[in-house]
Amino acid sequence: MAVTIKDIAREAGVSIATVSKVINHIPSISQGTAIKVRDVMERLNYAPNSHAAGLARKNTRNIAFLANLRQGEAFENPHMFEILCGAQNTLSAKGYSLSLVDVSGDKEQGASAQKVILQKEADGVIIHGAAISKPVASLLIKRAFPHIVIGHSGFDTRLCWIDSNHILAGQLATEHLLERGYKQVAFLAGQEGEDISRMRLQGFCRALREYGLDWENAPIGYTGGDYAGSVAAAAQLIKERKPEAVVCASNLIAAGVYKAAGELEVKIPKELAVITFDRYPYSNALLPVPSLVHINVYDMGCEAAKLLLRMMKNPALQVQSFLTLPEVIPNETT
Amino acid sequence: MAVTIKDIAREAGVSIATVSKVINHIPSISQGTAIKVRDVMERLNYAPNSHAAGLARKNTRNIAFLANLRQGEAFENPHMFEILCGAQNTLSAKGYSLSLVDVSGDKEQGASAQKVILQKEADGVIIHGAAISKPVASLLIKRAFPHIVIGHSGFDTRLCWIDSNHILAGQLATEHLLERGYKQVAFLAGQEGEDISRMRLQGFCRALREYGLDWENAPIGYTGGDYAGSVAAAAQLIKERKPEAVVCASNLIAAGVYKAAGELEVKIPKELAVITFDRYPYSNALLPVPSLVHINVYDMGCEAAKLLLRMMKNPALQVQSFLTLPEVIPNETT
DNA sequence: TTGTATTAGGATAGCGTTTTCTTTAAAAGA
DNA sequence: TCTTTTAAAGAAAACGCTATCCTAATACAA
Repeated sequence: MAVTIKDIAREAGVSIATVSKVINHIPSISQGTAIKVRDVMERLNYAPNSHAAGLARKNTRNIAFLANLRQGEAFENPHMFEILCGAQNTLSAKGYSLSLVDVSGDKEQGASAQKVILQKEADGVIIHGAAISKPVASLLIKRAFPHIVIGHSGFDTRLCWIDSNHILAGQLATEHLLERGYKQVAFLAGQEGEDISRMRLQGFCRALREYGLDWENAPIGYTGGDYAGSVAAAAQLIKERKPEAVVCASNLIAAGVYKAAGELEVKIPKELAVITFDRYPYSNALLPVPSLVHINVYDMGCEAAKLLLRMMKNPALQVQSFLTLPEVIPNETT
Repeated sequence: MAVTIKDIAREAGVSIATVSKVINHIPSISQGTAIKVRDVMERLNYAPNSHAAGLARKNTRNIAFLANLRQGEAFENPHMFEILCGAQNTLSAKGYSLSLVDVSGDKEQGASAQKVILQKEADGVIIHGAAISKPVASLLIKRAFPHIVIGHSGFDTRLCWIDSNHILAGQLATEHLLERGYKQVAFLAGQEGEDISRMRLQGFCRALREYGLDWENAPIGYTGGDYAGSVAAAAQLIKERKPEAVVCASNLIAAGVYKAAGELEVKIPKELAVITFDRYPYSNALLPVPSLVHINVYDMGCEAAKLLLRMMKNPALQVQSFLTLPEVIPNETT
């Protein structure tokens, strides 16, 4: 049998109420008793039972992270884990635990998500944007359940979300090139219509416009999303438009540019400057090391957790959303 | 106020004991009442409070995943997330939840880990091999606390662990090349002394020996661990030993081989066959797609969870360990 | 002295389940 | 018909904690 609050109380010669107060740092306990009780707790290796506490307190001090974790999907979003880690660290520092729940089994109903919310398994949820569904969204709003969506899904304007500023990131990447004097700057996007690419492209155009360049006829290519497509699109772009510099919408695309440039004997960065986004997963398998606009997704996880905690504390704060700032990291290719 | 078992009981016109029995699928409940109760539960959107249940039941139906999640460390082991996902899926299918706890803040004491165990926050733990410390190891053993270590840490022989068979993987990779008639087969390892590289190399030697080849003078290179080092080591190996095929201890190393081969105008796979390990993170940024020995780490997470659950059910099963089997996936480079 | 704050600590009623033990009712046997 | 057996459902005691309300005891003011 594990040691309980009663054992501590008996051993320390106080009531369980007093022990509880010591545990929870409630004033109206004298220094002396506090120390005495803490001593006994330490000696008996006591740790309060979180279920009993949760039951009595009516909250869980637990946050659920909802995402699609099915095999294969995990690495399609290599940032998810970093976000998760950031959230975990922030939460545990505040005394919260983080549990991971997979919603990829949910049909439109969002059964797992609903369970977490209804069953009060968590005081709040962090949901990956791709994992949210309409019924879950409405449940969150209807119950005013503390939540934060990672990556603005645009599902419902009343949802709270956090995202990195992809438009600004695109703009910064482009400005970085323009500042260095590159004139003919190209953009290589992933699949047409894909959200992040589109936003980065938007930033690209904005930067060109601000520099008074002809953004409407700027060289823009679409790769289709995979590596082979990136190589092909890059080759075509280089041959047809002869850019001095290229903004790659992802570092898989950058890898494609490297490959194509190698085949066409275009030297990076002498004949072609390259800038890309995100450090992971490919950028450190490229030489020369590409310059990039880094989005600190770990921090994003931290911010998400902080925001969630803040909203939980003060439910008056209604819709809270947040855009994290990207940062330019110049390396060897610009 | 959330709906509780009492509400269900009242609404269904039965006692709370009956409702509880329905929830827990305990026999001695007639079909009729079961359906009636289930109906009410559905209608009122009832979900049992997990804390109350945990308190009464004296277990948590929760498993903790302990690992180093501090910023930066997360991506040094890109497989961790996949393992986590595998474990999560298996566990949730069995009615368990998974919570994530970071132990990187722990000094030698292993405070966070101890807390999880003592506080009974989890019925069992999955620990990443790199995250275990001596006091935690002894605590697990002393309390006979259900656990499984991912990646054999060799910390204490009484620990239960799961790992993939790296030696066999190295052997399979090499045999794959030898079967295809390549004679002069090289091995490119990461840092000297690094565990996984070493085991894969061991398998490499074993395969050569079995084929009656001179494994003692086989061409072996060490990259030092980073990309630039891989490129350099690969170039040296190619120039000095002129291998027909090379086993790369990781796919970062494979990326280096591609780069070096490109610079030396050695065609892959015509003049140099390549095989590597693991699909992630780099292999799909390489063209031609490298053949590889795949270690399904997602499955490893699943197996870890299954093993843990089995041990929890039957504590008689003492030390249980497990090696997962790697699998050869031939692609375009062999 | 008496009365009133103030402070430290205790008693105890929940919190929402599970589970054991009883009770009840219906079915079976005599 | 009256017992005995069996199946189904209920009563109530935990589970370990929190939090509210109380009670002493001490300090202070009048």
